[in-house]
Amino acid sequence: MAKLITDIRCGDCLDVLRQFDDDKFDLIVTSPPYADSRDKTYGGIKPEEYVEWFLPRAQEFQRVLKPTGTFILNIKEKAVNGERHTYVLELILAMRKLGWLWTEEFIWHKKNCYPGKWPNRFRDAWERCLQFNKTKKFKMLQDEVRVPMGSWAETRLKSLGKNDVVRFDSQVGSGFGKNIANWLDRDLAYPSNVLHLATESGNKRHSAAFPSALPEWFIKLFTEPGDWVLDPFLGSGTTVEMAEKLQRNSVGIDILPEYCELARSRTQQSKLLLVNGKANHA
Amino acid sequence: MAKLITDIRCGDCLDVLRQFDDDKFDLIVTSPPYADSRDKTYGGIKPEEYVEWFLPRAQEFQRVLKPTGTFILNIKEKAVNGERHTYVLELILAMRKLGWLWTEEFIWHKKNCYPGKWPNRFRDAWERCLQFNKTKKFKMLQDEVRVPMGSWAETRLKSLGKNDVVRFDSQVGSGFGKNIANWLDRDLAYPSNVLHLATESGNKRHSAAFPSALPEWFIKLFTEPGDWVLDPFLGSGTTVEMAEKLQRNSVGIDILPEYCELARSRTQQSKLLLVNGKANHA
DNA sequence: AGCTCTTATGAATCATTGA
DNA sequence: GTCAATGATTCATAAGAGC
Repeated sequence: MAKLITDIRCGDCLDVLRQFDDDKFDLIVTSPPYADSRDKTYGGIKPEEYVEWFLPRAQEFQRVLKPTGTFILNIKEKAVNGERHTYVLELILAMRKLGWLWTEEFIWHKKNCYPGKWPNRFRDAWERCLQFNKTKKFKMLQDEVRVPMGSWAETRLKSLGKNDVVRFDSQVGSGFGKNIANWLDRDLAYPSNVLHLATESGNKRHSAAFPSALPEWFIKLFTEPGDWVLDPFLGSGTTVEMAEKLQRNSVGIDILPEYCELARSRTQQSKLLLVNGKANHA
Repeated sequence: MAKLITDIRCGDCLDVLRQFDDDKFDLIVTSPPYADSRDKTYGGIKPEEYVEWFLPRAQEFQRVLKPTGTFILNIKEKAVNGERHTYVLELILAMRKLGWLWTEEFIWHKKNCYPGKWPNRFRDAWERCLQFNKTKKFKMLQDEVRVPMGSWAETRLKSLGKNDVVRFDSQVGSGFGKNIANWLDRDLAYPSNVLHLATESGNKRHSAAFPSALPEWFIKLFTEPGDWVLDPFLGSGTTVEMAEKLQRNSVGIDILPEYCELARSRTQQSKLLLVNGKANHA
């Protein structure tokens, strides 16, 4: 088995990406700093300047993405002056002028959205996951993200993946164990373009931590083991952590050194080093 | 109690609306013919021409809407040539240039979306419900659409409203009765901007029938009894039927005579006429 | 174990205040 | 006037305690 690479670099992705060849990545999945939010912790781009700021980076993304690759952009416009701002709409139109195909818009339904009450607005419980491609013939592995059918499954099987056999309590109260792995094979359904995920309670200190299930889902859907994944706004490192866990090579870029260090500390590579270090001490 | 009016007119809303005064309606809620779909049953507007077709109508909507009123546009762009078409995005930008405020984008999550499988696309399980306003000070009655708290409530209490006392089977299997009405008073939560509604199995023959829960929700949220509701693309008449049921006056417009007749047959007014007719025969 | 209760806490938004 | 900082609002989860 070839050695897996998890490469974390510090800097503006616009500059850092110039060091990479064309057509390298199978998937770019990222959650960039939203306009004007995180003013102190992150760049803090004004809504009016967002498209202008993003476009040259989108152009670099296009260059380093394989023709069969996919770019997933997690973003949501903020409410400004009582209105939804239009910079995301304008961004989509501008990216198409660059040659990107706007293939799909997934909805991430945030089940645990931020609380609050206002006279003319409800709580914001969703974000966009925009899918862009260079060509119509992109790689998509739908079978990898099939989910158990039925509604109870959605709510019950969140923490799968550690064990194949999971104790499952039936709704009629009797309770029984079930071999989920066998059961999965029988009743798998393809998902839709609406994703139901809860945000993670972050003791990670990056302000924009999206839940690991989000990059995980897209990595499974658009790449195979050994493929290359890029997150140009890495933040706390969720994307590269999941890429590593799923046996994909990855590159993560962030402009803030503290996030790069945080991300590095989350990789398996760094943990292995720690273990080896301890072993050497013993 | 003043007599309730349910006024159904046949014709292009662009023409028909000229007969109405300025600032008449408290709510416009509609699901217009989507671009290029419904080609045979409906107008069949090409995606490239959609904005141009819609804008003059949007201008009339603006004229007849009260300053405190709201315009809800249920729409979803179709996939053309492997890409999502951009006419909805362009429509939003164009409407803002007309002076509309783009206040919010609600997501209608279609729990039972259209089945199907494609190599590069999942099933489309959501539509946009775009909220536009003339001014920032629009009427919004958030208390009218509060829902019971908790996850079990969402899934269990769908068919409320007919009885105050509902038999409720607990998840532990014992089963017990509960006075929902009392319980509702204590634990009502405000919803978010994601709506979870199933599409209706349409024996109604309008091809784009949205579920009655959709106009119902917006009518409750943005109008009071006696207010005026407009659906300029009425279709099978769901909007006026719900308006009537909720004691609002309404105007429905459709270009196809058969839909106008279908809609008229669904109103309480027509049913009362039938009853009276029978009574006369007896 | 499993159920119930309690607690903490988030990529938020708006009205108000002060510079 | 505009701009920045602050307070008030509020619910779906996870996690932990207690029975």
